[in-house]
Amino acid sequence: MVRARRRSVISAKAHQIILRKGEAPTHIYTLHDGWAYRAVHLDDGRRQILSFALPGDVFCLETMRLPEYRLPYAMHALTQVTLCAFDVGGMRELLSSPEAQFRVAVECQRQSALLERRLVDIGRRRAVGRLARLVLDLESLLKARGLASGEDFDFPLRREDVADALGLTSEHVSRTLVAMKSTGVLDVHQGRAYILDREQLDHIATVE
Amino acid sequence: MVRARRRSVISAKAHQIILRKGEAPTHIYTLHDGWAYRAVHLDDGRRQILSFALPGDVFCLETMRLPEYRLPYAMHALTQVTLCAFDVGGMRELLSSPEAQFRVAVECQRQSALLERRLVDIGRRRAVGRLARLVLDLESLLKARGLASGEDFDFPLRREDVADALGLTSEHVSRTLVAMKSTGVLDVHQGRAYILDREQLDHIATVE
DNA sequence: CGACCTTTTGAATGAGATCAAACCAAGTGG
DNA sequence: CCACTTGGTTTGATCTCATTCAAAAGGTCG
Repeated sequence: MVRARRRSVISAKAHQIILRKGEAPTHIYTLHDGWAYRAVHLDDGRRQILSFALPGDVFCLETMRLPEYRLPYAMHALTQVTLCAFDVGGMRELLSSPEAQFRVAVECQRQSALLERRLVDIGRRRAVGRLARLVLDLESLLKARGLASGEDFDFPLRREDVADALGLTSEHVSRTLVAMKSTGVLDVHQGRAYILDREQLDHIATVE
Repeated sequence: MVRARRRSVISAKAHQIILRKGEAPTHIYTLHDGWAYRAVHLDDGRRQILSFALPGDVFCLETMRLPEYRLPYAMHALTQVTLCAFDVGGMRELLSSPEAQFRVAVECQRQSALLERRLVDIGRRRAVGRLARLVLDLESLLKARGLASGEDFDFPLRREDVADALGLTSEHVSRTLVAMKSTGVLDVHQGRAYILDREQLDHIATVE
């Protein structure tokens, strides 16, 4: 039983840092509540968000295999979050079965695939297409966890967070979002996303 | 012994396709000789190169775990290549030991880390910085395999391949490379890269 | 209400894209 | 041996999407 291994519950406020880059994580974490993200910060203040984490996501699994592992990115809270920290020993035992190993490996591949799609987006697509994809990707993640249904869902990212995930500026994200709203495709306001025309949004996400 | 499991040797000419997107790979491959790359093609002819493969690299490991797996990218030969195809059953046996599992997992993480660095580059750095990083990344891969030493090494990518790996156009890559040569940092010509000023190149790669 | 964020809007600028032509080196074949 | 392809690189002129800098306009919360 997972619960038996739980060591401690940590909580953090929105925009607070959870783990710093370069740190050697001491535990393995699961996000219990709220949203978080992994990001790399450049010397000049720019940053790139690598991925978002939703309730149920596990991170710092690397700790289990690589004792000297140091995070090459920082982990931030996007909203108020609570997370559970498990000690490595217990977790290793828990994940020793072939089935668990299998699930970990598959999850790793899923993550890579998502990352690769984002790479294609940023490398080869313009702002609208990137936005459409981000919204649809997040929606399908939420739906897979039963955290969304219908045509609207929680979207706690600020314009700046979106920008840093997509390799854009917050101003340009704002402008593009205004345009998408005015064409009746997508509306994002007050922490929520509303898909106004799914067919068109899908189309933009694949060809634009 | 690995050799005992080998099933067949395949070879392909430069720029030929090795595996198509959407295919269900039947084997697991190791690149024996030459360079290859993974790429995604968009409807309008643009493409994004996801990663390069060098002699010794293994691919389609996913086949082992996911029987219904279909490639979300295409595999191309960059130079003349030869590769070895192993059947899934034998490979599964070969990689069943905990140590082998461990190595596979670590390799998967290494790949993801490389991908994430590229994401930061394309999302947040300008052309010179991306180029510097690509060259240094490839150099260190080559050195790790004993395929390079000193300040110059094989670099079989055309301007267009570099562009598609870095989210640029071949013209812009050409211009940037000319500029780097004229400032005495880096020279790439006739299938070889020459690091003229490593200190400056490192600097460009980290801050630019 | 005022202080503080975040979002929107505007105008000017810029990095890189696009389109097109010239250039170059290595074949090929007459 | 020279004309002619062919595939790739370089160069130039122009255009555009996105950035930058700056200021106004909303929201939110003490």
